[in-house]
Amino acid sequence: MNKITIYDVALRAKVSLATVSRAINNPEKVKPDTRERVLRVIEDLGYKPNAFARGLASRKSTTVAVIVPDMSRASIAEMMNGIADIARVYKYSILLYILDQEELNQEEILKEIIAAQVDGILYLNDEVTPDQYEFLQRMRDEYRIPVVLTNTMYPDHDDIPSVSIDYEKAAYEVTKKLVDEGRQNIFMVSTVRKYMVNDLKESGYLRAIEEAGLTPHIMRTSGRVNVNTEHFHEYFRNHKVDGVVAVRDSIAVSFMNVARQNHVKIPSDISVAGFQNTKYAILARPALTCVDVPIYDIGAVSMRLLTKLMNQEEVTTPEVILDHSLIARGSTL
Amino acid sequence: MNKITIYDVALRAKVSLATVSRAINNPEKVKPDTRERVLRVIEDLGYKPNAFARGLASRKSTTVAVIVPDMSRASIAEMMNGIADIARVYKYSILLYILDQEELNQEEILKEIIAAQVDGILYLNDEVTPDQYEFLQRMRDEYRIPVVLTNTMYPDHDDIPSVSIDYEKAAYEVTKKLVDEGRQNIFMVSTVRKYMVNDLKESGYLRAIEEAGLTPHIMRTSGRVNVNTEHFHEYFRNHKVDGVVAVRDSIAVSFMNVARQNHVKIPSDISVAGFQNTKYAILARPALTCVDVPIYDIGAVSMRLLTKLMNQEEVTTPEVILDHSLIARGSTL
DNA sequence: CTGAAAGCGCTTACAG
DNA sequence: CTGAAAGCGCTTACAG
Repeated sequence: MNKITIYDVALRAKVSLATVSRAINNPEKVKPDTRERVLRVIEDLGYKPNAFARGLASRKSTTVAVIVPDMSRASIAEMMNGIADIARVYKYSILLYILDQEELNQEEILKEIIAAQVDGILYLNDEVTPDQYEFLQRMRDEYRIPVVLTNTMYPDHDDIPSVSIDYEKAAYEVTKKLVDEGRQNIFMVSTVRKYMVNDLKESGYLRAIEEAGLTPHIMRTSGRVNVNTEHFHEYFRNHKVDGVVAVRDSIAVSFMNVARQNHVKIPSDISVAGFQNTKYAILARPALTCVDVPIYDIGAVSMRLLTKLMNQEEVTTPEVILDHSLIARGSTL
Repeated sequence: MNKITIYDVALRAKVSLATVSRAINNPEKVKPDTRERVLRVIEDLGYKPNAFARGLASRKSTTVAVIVPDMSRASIAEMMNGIADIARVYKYSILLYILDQEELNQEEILKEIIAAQVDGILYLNDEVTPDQYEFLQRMRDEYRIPVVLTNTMYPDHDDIPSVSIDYEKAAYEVTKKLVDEGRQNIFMVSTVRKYMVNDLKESGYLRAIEEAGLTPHIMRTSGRVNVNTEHFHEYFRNHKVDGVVAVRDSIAVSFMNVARQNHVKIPSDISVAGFQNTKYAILARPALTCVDVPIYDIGAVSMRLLTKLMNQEEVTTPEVILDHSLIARGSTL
C-alpha cells in the first residue's frame, strides 16, 4: 500500500507538514533552499498527496464534472479527447456523468455532483432545455460552481459561457452553396427533438432560402437509421427534392442511400450536405460535402475556459465562437 | 452552499453522528425505529455525505477508474454507456483517464490513480502490452485494487479477469463464410500495431484458411482512412483478391470504396466482411456483413464483475465470454 | 519564511 | 442498539 504521507516527507526533509504543504501548493511562500529539499524528498519517496484529505481540507477537488448525454455520438468522443488533454495540463481529473435519455434522475445527479464537490462543470449537450439551463444556473449561483457549455448555447443568454461554432452562419453557408448551384427545392433534414444547435442550423438554412426567394422545407426525422430510412422513402414518393442539408453527417449518408434506392443520382439530381465532417462523411460514396466542426478544439477550448473561471480569472468573452469551414466533396456539384 | 453535514442530521434526529453514519452504511445495525427517523431527516434536509470526508475516513472512494486509449473509436463510447449504467446502479462514480498514444506518462497516471484511491479499475484497450499488463498486476497486488479487462484479454493469463467475446472463433466464422462461398484468395486486413484482439482475429482467420487448404494473406494497414486508401490501391495492382475480412468495420468500408474505384464489384467479385456492427456497416452500400459485438453488454458486464471483485465476492469465471453473432448483409453473397 | 494547532466531515473500533 | 472519541491526511489562518 502507498503509505507515504505528508508526515513522512516532513520528517525526512526536517520541516513541518505545513512547509511541505506550502512547497507543493504555494512554492513562492517557501525559501528556495528548503523548497528544493522538500521537493527532492517528495520525488525520492514518490509521494503523492491523498486526494481526499486534500479535498476535505481545502474544499477544492481539482476535479471537473463532464456531463454528457449518451456517448454514442462520435462527435462527443472526439470532444472528450480535447477536454482530457487540457485537463491533464492543468491537473484536473474528470468525473464522468452520462445522462440517460429519460433524465428522470436529474435531481439525483445534481446531488451527486454537489457531493463530489467538483470545481467546475462542462456541459456537453446539443440540447439545453429551459429546465436544464435553470439547473446549471443553480449550480453556478447557489453552489458557486463555474459552468461552461460545450458545443451548444442557450438563446438570448450569455450568463453561462459557451464554446461553439456559429452554427447559424455555417448552415447559411452550406445552404447558400446549394442555392448557388441552382437548386430549387432544398430541404433541411433536422431532428424531431428540439436540439438547440439544430434550431440554429434551421435559422441559417431559412435565411439562405428566403434570401434566394425559395420555399423552405424542414423535415424532421429521427436520428436512428431504420426509422429515417422509412421516412425518406415516403418523401421521395411525395416531394420534389434537388438539395438536402442534413443536421448530421450520418443522416445525410442515410439519405443518400435511400436516394440511390430511388434511382436518384447524386450529385447530378440532388446535392447533399451534412454537418461535422465525421468519418461517415469521408467513407460515404460519393464522399459527403459538409461543414467541418473543430470538435477537438471545442472540447479543449472549453476546458481551458473552465480553468480560467475556476481560478477566478477575468473572462472577457463569455461566448467563444471558433472557426468552421466548408468542405466540398462529391455529394455536391 | 451545501452546508448540511452529518452533524445537522444527528442534531435534528436526536442521535449521535455515529448512528447517522450507520443508518446510511450499515442500516441493519440500527433499530428500525431510529433508522427510519434518521433517513427521514436526511431526506428532509437533502443531506448528501461529503465524498471527501467519507473517502478519507473509510479509505474507500466508491469511484472506479476507467482507463481508455483515445475515445475516438465509436465502440468505446458505446462501452462507456454500458459501464455508466451499471456504475450508477451500484452507486459508483467514474473517473476517466484517457491514455494518449505515446503513453509516456504512464507512471504519472499510475500515481494519479493511486492518489485518487479508486476502488477498482476498468481497462479498456484492444492492446495490452506486457508492460501494461505488469502495470495492472501491480495495481492489483501492490495496491489491492481490483482490475477488469474490458473487451480485451492477455494471452495465457487469467489472473486478471476479462470480459470479451471469443474473437478467435468469430474470425474463424466470418472467414469460414467466405470459404463456403468458394472464395480462393481471402485476405485479412489487420492493423499495423499489435492489438491483442486483432491477434486473436488473425488466429481465427488462419485456422479457417488452413482448414480449407488455402493460402493465408494478412495485410497490415493503418486505421487512418487516408493512409490505408493508398495502401489498398497498391494491393489491387499487385494481388488477386476475392475475399476480405477486416478487423474493423470502418476499414472494411474503406476497402470497399477503393475496390469500387478499381472497378471491382462487391459482392460478386469480392466478398467483404468486418467486425463490430457499427453504424459504418449499416450506412455502407452495399451494407456490410460483419460480426456483431455486444459492445454495450461488454461494458455493463465488466462493470458488474468489477463490483463483485470490489465487494470481495467469489468470482468463479475469471474470463467472461459473451455471445456474438454473424450478421449477413449485401457485402457478401 | 516557518511551525503548532485547529479543523475539514466523515467512519469505526471500543465501551457500554 | 447507541454514543464518545480517535483518526483519516491534508490545508490554512495565526503567531512568531
